[in-house]
Amino acid sequence: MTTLRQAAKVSPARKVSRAGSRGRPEESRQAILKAALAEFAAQGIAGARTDTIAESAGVNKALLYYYFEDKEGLYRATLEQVFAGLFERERAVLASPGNALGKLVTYAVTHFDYISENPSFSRLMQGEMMRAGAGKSPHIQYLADKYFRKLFESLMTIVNEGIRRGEIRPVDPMNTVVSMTGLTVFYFVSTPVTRAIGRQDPFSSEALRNRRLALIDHLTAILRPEASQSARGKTL
Amino acid sequence: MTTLRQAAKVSPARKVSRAGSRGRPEESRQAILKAALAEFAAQGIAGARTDTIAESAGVNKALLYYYFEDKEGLYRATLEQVFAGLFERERAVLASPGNALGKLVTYAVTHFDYISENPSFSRLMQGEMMRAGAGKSPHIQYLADKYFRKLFESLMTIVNEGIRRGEIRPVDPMNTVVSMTGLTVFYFVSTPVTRAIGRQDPFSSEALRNRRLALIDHLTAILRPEASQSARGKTL
DNA sequence: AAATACTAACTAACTAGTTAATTATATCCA
DNA sequence: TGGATATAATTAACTAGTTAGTTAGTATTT
Repeated sequence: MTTLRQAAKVSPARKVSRAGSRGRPEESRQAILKAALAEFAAQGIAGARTDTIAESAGVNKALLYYYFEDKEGLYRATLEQVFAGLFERERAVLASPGNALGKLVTYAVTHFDYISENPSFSRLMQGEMMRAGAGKSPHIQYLADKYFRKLFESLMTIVNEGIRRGEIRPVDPMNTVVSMTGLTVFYFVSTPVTRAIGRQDPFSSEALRNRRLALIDHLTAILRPEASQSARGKTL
Repeated sequence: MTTLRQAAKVSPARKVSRAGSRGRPEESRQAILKAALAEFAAQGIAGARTDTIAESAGVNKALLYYYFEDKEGLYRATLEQVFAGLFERERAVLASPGNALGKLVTYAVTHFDYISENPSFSRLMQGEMMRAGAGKSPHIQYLADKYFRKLFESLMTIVNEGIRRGEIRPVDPMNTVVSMTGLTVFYFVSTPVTRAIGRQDPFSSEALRNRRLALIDHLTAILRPEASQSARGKTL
């Protein structure tokens, strides 16, 4: 598990093929992960078929069990892969300087853009929510400990400081983080309805551009201090 | 529950009809539907087990197939049941008089309250989104035609008129409807993360009350005309 | 030779759906 | 009024098809 080593250990002129029967082991591994991501994102873990994953990765099914212990292990690796990608980006945003409002908007937009580029992420997350909601996710606690809590706390801190400095309206910090995330994510959750209604393709670049603008607009509306007056008390 | 027909036809001292035949058929049907709702909401249709449904309904599995054609048919009946409940309430809100902002807020709060009282709804909907996103929902088009499109169009009209009358800020109507729904729904989608972070029980009455207030606050912030002196709002 | 990478073919368990029988109730008729 | 009968409601036990996971072996490189 947690195998991300051996990125470029290979010496220049050397033949890349490591020991083995058919050449590139790392390539096979990656092919499996890629196929698993697609399948798990599409079907959820319950609906996903290991045969399908193996076939679309172009390897024998037993190889999944050779590299990843079982279906669950493969699923875990898939989650890890995708979450690590997002949280790497977000950490950078949160570490950067700037005023509270700008930082929160940048955070949200970064999140939005990541999902735009990796629609699988959204579906994988949804699947996890379903599973965890049924009390059947062995991973949610791990993810919470490793990623969510820290992000959440950072965001709360930014909101609180922003309020103190008068950079943002006196909102309920916790629910503001929830709202922000909802504004960012829900568009992608609802794409099937959007499609079924037949009004537009939610992944067209025009639609994405509009949603992105709306996200910025609506989030700003929520956060922006009222009429740029001084911080009048509005306790929640 | 409590079926509407044949409410009090039961004879005084009735035998417990353990095996073989009919107790109260409508009661069995409702028991199946209730169990199906719980199971489908918890596991999604792929993860749901007909054996489990039968067992927790206290009937033989074959009875599911007697009343509902197959697993898919039972699932459809479950969807219908829950959606009809929500859309009945929403229609009433949309038909009522009032200014645009108040109507939209009432709409959202009604939606929110419905989910609070029927958490299964949210999970069922999520499951449908997953399935439809994978191109595997035979129901999404039907639901869109019967419910979503009309609601969506009503809401868009209200937003547009509201803008024209200056009752709400000039926003992108389509994305505003999406944002509104996201603010309403996402809280429930994210409950597993909230729980895993361990900050609070998202279904405690305190948490729900706070979220409800935040929903009103944030939605109002998005819609309220800028520099609006008429600080109305705060209905409940 | 020894280790790694990989596969074909199998199995044990599960699960949606079926069948054929069984019981309770309503209804018709004597 | 009561008994036969049709019909609706219900079940135990089964089947056929999937599917996660295994095994035992083969090929390739060092």
